[in-house]
Parts: sequence; C-alpha cells; structure tokens
Amino acid sequence: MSELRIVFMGTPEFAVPSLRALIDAGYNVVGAFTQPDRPSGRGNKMTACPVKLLAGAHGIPVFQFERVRRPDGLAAMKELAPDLVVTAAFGQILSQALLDIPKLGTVNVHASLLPKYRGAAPINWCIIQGETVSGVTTMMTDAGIDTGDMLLQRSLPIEPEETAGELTPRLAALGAELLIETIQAIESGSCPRTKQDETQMSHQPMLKKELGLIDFHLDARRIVNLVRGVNPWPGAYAMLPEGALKVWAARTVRCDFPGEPGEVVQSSAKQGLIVRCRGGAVELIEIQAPNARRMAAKAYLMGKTIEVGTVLNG
RNA sequence: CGCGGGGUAGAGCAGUCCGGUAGCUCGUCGGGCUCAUAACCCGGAGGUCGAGGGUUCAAAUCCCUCCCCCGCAA
Repeated sequence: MSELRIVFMGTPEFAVPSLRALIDAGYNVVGAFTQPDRPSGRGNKMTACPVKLLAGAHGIPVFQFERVRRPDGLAAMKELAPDLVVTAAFGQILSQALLDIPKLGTVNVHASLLPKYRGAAPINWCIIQGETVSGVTTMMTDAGIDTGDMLLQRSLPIEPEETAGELTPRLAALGAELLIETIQAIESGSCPRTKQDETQMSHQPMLKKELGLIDFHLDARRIVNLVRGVNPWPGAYAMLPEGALKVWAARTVRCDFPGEPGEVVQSSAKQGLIVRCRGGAVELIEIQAPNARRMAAKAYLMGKTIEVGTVLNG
C-alpha cells in the first residue's frame, strides 16, 4: 500500500485498464478527471465516459471541466494535493501551472513507441501507416504534446489483419502494466529517464471523418491499412451514387481485371465485391450500406446489386 | 422530445402505397451431368411475415401500443 496521493486523468476505454490497475494495486487514487459528459448516440442522451463509470464505481471523486487548465480546474487540482498525476488519453492539454502541482510530476501513458506517433490517435496512425510493431511508452508530461522525457517503453507486434479496435485493448492492458512498473520505479528512485530523439519524432493529427474516405488511386496494401486503422472509428468508406458505403474489412487481391481506380470489377454473391485500385485491386469483405447493418459483402450482394462498372467515389 | 431507415425461411432482400394462395438470390438436403469444379440442370425441406391488440368475409399489407436493430448528427 502506497502513501502516494494520485490523481488520474483519462477519458475513453483505453484509460480504463490503467485506472483499474492503480486501484487493484492499492494506490490511493484521490480523484479522477475526465472530459465532460457529452450528448451522444441516438436521441442525443448524455453519456458518461468509461473512466467516469469506473471511478464512480469505486467511490473516487470525478471532476469534469471543459478546460481543466482554467482557474476552476486548477483550483480543484490544487485542493486534491496530489503527489503524482497520471494521465492516459485524457483529451485535454495540460498547462504548466497544472503540471507544477504534483510533487513527483505527471506521468503519461502513451500508446506508441515514442518519439514516433506523438499526438491524439497513435494507434490508428500506426496501423494506417503499415507498421508491424507498436507499443506503449510511459513519459513525464511537459508542456508540449507528448514531448516529455520517456520513462519505460514496451513493444507489441501488430497482427497482419489487426484493426485499431482490436489493438487498442491490447495496448491498454500493456500500458496498465507498464504504468504500475513505472510508478514503482519512481517510488524507489530507480526510474530511468530518457530524452526523446527529436530527429526520430513524428506527430499525427486527430482523426477526422474524411480521413476514412478511401482513395482508390492508392496501392491495395495502403487501402487495406487505412481500413484497418480507422476501424471502428471513424470508419472507412467509399461513395456510391446513393450514399456512403462503409467498409469494415478489406483485403488485397490479385488483379486480372482492367479498369480505372475505384471501378467495381466483380460484384456477385459468389465471387464477392472487388474494386480496382492502383496497381491491383481490393476485395471489400465486410461492408455497410446506408441505413443498413454491417454484413459480409457476399451476403449483401444476395439481396442487393452493385453493378460491375460502377465507379466508387466517381 | 435532434433527423432518418429497418425487423418476411439458416443468410441477404422483394412484396406493404393500392388487403385476396408468401416470392427472389444464396445456403442446405436429394438426384443428374461432367475428366473435373466454387460451374450447370432437375427436385425437396425449411416461414408464429418482431410482439400484442383493433378494423375486415379476408391483414406481411390498414389503425393503435410495445420491443429490438441500424444510418446521420454529436
């Protein structure tokens, strides 16, 4: 049982294992900050984020500020008098004034092998760019975006067909383990601390809806990586005349068909849905038509037709 | 009260507006053809049409209530 007063800051599912690990390890979590509840889903009901639910279930006070770095957020943090702040996918940028509060500093759990893939959506970008290895890094948060000194780091191979949605919980679990090790090392004064190599750094922007629009002028491999990387959110899609066709799963196929990029070269319940792209073709395996549920493309084609020769995004 | 689409055979859909024998593609089972096949031909099984109530000689179809699923937007 540690005497440290810890404040946790995190919002989505990725942060949950880290908070749970802190609780399970017996740490004294004195408060949890999350993004405010937002109206979401059908009916625009207010929805509590996963971290809020977990913290609430353990009687940990929850704080939700629109901007935690404004005076009221700052005051709340001061009052909690944390020895250590832990952040994991919190979703807000911390100010220096905020970082100065905890005596031992602020430790962040970041889902990439820093200094690569700094920024808001490292897991997605990693897959989109075709990496075969990812990992998590614990680091001392500073005023920049994921620029602080690295503490511990551990890597994880990405499965060839793995989606961002599948990789996220694996990295979250790894991150939770690493967080506990990191805090133990900090407590014992034995935690290594390494500056990030700025020449190796990369920084990716937040995900936008439009990122999911498939560009069939790209290679099949890159298209498949995009599909994996934006699954389940924001989701890959191609434009049919009647609306967006979401693509949940795709694979590269040999292309013996002529056709321009985006052209449907095969479309049947037996053979599936194959679209021409740069230097080859992709088979759209699992799709979702407007107003429909997601399903195997072959199943969709049993009841509906997509004409061969249709040009997606055309 | 954010906007909208949907629930019909194991799967995916049509039929609903305009009530009148439940249909298509695929799968499945049996048979045939073929050197052979995911191909082709013939035949069969399989459905309380999401649930309940109402109108009617008659309801998948019209009216009311409820349950469930999904798209957009956030």
